Amino acid sequence: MHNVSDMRAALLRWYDEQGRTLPWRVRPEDRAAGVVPDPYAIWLSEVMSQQTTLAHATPYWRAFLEAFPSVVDLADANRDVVLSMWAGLGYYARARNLHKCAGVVRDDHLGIFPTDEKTLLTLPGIGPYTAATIAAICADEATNIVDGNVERVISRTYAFETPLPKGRKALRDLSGTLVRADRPGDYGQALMDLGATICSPKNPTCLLCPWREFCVAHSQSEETKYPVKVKKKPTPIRYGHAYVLRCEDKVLVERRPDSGLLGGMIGVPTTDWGDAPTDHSQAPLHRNWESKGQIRHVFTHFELRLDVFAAEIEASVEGVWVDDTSGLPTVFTKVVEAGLAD
DNA sequence: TAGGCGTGGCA
DNA sequence: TTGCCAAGCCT
Repeated sequence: MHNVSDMRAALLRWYDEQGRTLPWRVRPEDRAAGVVPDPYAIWLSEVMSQQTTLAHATPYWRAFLEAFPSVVDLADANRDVVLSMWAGLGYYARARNLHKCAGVVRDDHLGIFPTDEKTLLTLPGIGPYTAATIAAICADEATNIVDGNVERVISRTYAFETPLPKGRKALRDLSGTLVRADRPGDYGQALMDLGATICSPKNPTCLLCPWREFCVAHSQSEETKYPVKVKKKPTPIRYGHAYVLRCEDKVLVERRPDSGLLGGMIGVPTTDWGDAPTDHSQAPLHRNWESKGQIRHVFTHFELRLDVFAAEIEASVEGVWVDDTSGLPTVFTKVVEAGLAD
């Protein structure tokens, strides 16, 4: 049932016929003509795409390439500028690692972005998926590319029963049995594209799938049973106050600690976030606070409810005042909007 | 190794 | 509304 050669041939044929293209992608025909992808641009696209929809990441990718045409430009840039440009993309450790990685490439690799999997794995923010993908796309290394899309495709094709995340390693090894030296970059992208388009999480369009005849889950009409996952626990709710201090057109902000949630980013003052509503005992100043309602924001592992309070204060109050809040993480953007609303 | 770590779209 | 999910990595 699972003839590897037939499966690869069917997938690559489908990929070539699709002509599906992404902004950073070198098309198969250009690639055959000798066009070499820029590993720096590919790396940027891959890091930004981690746990992020392509539609959301693409404008950021263009902006970064425009502002920092080379990895050395990025390494030389002020870190706060990089973090600010990342605002809204989420998972801010990626931005810190991005800047750190650029520095390592500049200082330890002569400013030339590596393209072999082993070296890539040593760089900050580059894990198994990203290393495998850059090496396959940029250097035709026959790596085993496994992302969420590939997990879904392979688990369905083989009716893989072990629940994730426990079964992740075995599933990854299973996927590796399909890897060959022939067109590894195109093969990996084809497999991801299949998961992103045909073999979607909810309503896969199996009728159009090049692997229809190979797929055990499809033969059992149980496509959406896979990948089997363990149930998640419900996310807790945390409460706190957020304070919007205004002076003319400026707002008082503070820098958050470099590690942990929203690490290194700029935000407005808040109380600690606890499991019950709080009071003004941790307010940054004693003022007659004007209530501005509550904002809710859902993080990966908890929901945050912040009661927003605002006050007009004197500019002599010590701190950082900004009139441009575009570099703030989304949760603080919501707070400032609530705080400035009528 | 299991949990921390954002945000937006979609059913 | 609610929950799931997206081209994962780090500790």
